[in-house]
Amino acid sequence: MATLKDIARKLDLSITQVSRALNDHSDVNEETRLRVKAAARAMNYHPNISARKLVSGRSGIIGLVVPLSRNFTSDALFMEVVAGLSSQFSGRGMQFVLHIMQQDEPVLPVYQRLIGKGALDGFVLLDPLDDDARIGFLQRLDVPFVLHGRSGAVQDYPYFDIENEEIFRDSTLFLAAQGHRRIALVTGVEGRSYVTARTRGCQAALHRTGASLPGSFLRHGDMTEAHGLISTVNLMTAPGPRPTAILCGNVRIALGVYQALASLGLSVPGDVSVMAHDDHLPNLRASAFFPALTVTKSPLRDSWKPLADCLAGAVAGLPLAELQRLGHCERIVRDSVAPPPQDR
Amino acid sequence: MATLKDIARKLDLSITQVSRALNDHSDVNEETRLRVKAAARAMNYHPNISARKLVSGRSGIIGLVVPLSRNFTSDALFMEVVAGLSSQFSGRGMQFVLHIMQQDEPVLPVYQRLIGKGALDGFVLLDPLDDDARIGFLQRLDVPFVLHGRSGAVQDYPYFDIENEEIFRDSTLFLAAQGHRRIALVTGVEGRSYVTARTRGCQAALHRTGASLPGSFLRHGDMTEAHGLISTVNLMTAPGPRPTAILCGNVRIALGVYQALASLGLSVPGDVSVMAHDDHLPNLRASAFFPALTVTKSPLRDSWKPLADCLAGAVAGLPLAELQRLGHCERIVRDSVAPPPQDR
DNA sequence: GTATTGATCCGAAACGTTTCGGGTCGCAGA
DNA sequence: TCTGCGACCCGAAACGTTTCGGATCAATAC
Repeated sequence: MATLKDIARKLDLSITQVSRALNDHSDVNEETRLRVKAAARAMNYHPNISARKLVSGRSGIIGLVVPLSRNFTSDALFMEVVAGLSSQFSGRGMQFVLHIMQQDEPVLPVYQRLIGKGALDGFVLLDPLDDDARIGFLQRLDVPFVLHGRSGAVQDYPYFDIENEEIFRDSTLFLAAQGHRRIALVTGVEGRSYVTARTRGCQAALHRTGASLPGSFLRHGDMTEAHGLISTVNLMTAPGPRPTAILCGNVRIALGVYQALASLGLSVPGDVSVMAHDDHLPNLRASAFFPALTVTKSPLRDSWKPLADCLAGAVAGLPLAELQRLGHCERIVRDSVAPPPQDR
Repeated sequence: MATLKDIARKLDLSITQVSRALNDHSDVNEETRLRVKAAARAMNYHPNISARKLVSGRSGIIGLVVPLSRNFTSDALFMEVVAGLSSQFSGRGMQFVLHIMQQDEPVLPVYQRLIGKGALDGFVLLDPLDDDARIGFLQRLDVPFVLHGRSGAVQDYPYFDIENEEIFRDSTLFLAAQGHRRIALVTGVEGRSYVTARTRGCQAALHRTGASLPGSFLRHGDMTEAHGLISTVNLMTAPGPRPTAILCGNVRIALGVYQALASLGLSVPGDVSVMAHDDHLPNLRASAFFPALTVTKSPLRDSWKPLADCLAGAVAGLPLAELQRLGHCERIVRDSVAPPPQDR
């Protein structure tokens, strides 16, 4: 592979000047710059990132650490994530790299090792937990990262998130405005910060309308059809009052809810109203539900760009204020919500 | 992060000796070696891979380049691949890294760039085509790699493969021994080297028994249920003689074949015998078919270790003879094969 | 007593890049 | 003529590691 020295020798310049030309520094003659760049292209020169990293501390490689899960239902989603982030970073001349953890491995040592080896510039952190330990850990090590979501009381780190609490508060109020008082929430795994935020929003709204969210109406689990299906059967066959509306963590859960309701002989929205948050995954269209599903829509696919922006900014040392973004979300009212039966 | 210099200073040794101690070189006192290693652990030293790469040319990072596909049906398989390879390499103290290509991007420049930057030690090459261009390309650049499969006339490169041609020849002979003369082959995408090899094996066997594989009995496509289903309907409803046995490229295809045959009112093995090659994917068990599927079994999961072995060997400069391995395959006879109808 | 050997250690160079602190040269202004 | 300035350029050091070619010293062999 061609090196700076090769180009310098060929053009009878110093290595310094070649480096400066290629990196668009100020004090190099325009003509020289062009000559150098042409030669670099001709010799198909690529800067050696090891050498660069060694001296400047920048490799241009950012990483994503994912646990090796046996949960194959979420793979399509995973592919979506990896593809989206990868193309965003490669568009910025950075390289995006995936590190798979063994299942039982503790998380922090993995980051520790990856950082210690000094190959990476930063990390994208997915699926934050409440008070996620990775945040403080990486902050202490002074390693750039961006969180997909928010976690903990103080948010003194780069993140991209949507307003989970507000979205679920408003959805709950929307259902309440139709007359619903008994609303069930079928959502993700307990401990995930977005699950916590959404639950908080839902509870706040119910409290405001004088209702509440009983423990039996709050269903945690994987964001799968199976979880939606099982939860719905449990909700509807348990003794005591049934919910008149079900709010789902995502469209996949809603699919299971629909299936269960159909099996139970209950109609949507005649007997039960259903609403979901829609990440707009490619193979799961809320509009194709029957009846078409009312959702709060915020495409997951819109988050890769801000995530990459924030991480690139963090690596470049931009001030924190520019590295915290919130995504937009809209409500799309379709046919799956109506007033509860007794109100009609 | 602690460096060699820090350890050297603390132990009052030279950097050289610390380096040699950590890398288990011969001429360092046993006691010194232990002291150095203890200190390294205590200071949680990790060698800087950029520095190491720069001088020794070894980074310990190997890569897999995958095209960003919209084909989400194969994601579970993909996850299996990534997980398997990743854990094999991390068990060898190497790092395994994934690079996602944009969909329309030409392949070779991606490798070119990755190599030019000098971050990787080698590649795992999946899904080889007939005469795969990557092989010659990487050989010319003198970059270590291992192929999952074989490709081309001369095999002068490291590979791990199973004996595709022999397996399908034997399976075809097995079916022929039951009296089948009209055997259809529902297999993968044309141009994949394993598909070509399997077809060759099947044709050779048929030729040996005095039969042949008409073009209409050779069905190329994705290795999906849909392909199996559609191919079977076409095979069975086309004018002219029907096949009495169907040989499937994998169990997923066989699933589609079963579905189609059921819809057509044809029984297995009464009307049609079915046989498949079984990669033993976790969520697809041939023994759970009804009737239980006769297969040639060679778990895909058994290939990650030899692949990693071969690539590590190639990086270490082992002779080619030790870097070419063939996996074992066994036939498991279950209930889906019987003599053709007219023979009984 | 001297040469040889083996065990243990070390200095210095090298890998390819970036960057700091200069240097040279021509030209405008005094 | 001298000074100052801007445009353009360069040498050398540094990053952290590996490795080559010795160096030292005690024990063994002649």
